[in-house]
Amino acid sequence: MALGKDYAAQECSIARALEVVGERWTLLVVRDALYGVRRYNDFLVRLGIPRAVLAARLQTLISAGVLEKRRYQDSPPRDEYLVTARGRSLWPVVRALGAWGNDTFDDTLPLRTFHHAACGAELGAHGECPGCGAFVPVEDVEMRPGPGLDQDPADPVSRALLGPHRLLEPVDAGTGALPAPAG
Amino acid sequence: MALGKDYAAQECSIARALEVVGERWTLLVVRDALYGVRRYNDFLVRLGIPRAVLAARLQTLISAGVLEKRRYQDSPPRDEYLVTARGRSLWPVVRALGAWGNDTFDDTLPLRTFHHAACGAELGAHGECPGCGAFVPVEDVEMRPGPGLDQDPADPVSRALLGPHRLLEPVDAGTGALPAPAG
DNA sequence: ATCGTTGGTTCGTCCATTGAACTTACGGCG
DNA sequence: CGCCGTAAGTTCAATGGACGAACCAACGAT
Repeated sequence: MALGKDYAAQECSIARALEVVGERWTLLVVRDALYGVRRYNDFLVRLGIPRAVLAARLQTLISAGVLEKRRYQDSPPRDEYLVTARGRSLWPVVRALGAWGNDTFDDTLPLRTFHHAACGAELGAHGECPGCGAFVPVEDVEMRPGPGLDQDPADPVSRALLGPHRLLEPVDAGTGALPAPAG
Repeated sequence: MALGKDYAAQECSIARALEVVGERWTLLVVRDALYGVRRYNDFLVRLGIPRAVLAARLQTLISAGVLEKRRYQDSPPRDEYLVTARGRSLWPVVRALGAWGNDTFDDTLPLRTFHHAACGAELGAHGECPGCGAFVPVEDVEMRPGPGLDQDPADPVSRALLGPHRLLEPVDAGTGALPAPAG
């Protein structure tokens, strides 16, 4: 991002964090990565982001150690982007931001809810499990569609995210169909 | 911010939150507001932000209900910017981002620490008080300088923030001197 | 040989940020 | 009274980044 020219934003860990994740689109890329999106094209269609910008953001996130590029197929060569431990530790940020957005624009129904996968309880206001009281790490979170969510999104990736989904588990956008196709 | 052209970033509370606080500088303005900065010029010198951008961001934050403009003097007319309840509820976001930045760039000493004002205990990894276990709201947080902090910053606002400081309490930048001047 | 898919790069246009200069409203000083 | 200083902006030229369309490359399928 570079505030001022390069790093004029004094000594502050918030400013340094924003140098990495404060650019346009970056936190949405991280959000989708935490949701389980892993492929270039899947990010592309779900975000509607310009290709050049996506490539630049992925590169920045890799340099920052938030994502990791891994070859999952040799012929043709295909890579996927995985969330590192450092990226997973951005979950509190993403979750807090989403919670604030949900509280702030409360004119609409909740779009998604997050639950402790172990017990199914919906997470509290600060990301903790109401049962055990402890903060739930991203790998133990299950995302469920809320009443306000569009039931028929245009892109296959969003369609694959319509059902309940364990975070970080890869999203299967291969089938454009619903999990249990009726037709 | 307007992703895409206006609001192409589908239905997602994170995207909507970023429409408000995702623009360059905005979260740093919110951070300083939570720290107790209230005046246009104080934001200006502490952030090193262009005047036009600061004016635009303050306006955006007021429109979003995060800040509130209040006249504190009539002659000459002077206004200050106060954090609303909605702005205070951004504390989890700001705190989580700072915590991530601190963990990520751990090559340096911590710059500031946050404590539960009631008991003095340093906040846990998720903003909770280790004693009572509950999340500490921003009005009950005390900020203390850490070992990595520059002891002689250039601008008077940062100087006023050198000592322990209850969040949201107004920063007195009127005196450029230290709390207990030796000279 | 051609088409489609995936994962990019390049390029022209346009908008936002930047930093400097200018403006307004007032208080204080001599 | 004229001049200076401060707080809070607005205006403006130059620049940099985002946008979107087009192009490129490697490969599988037909």
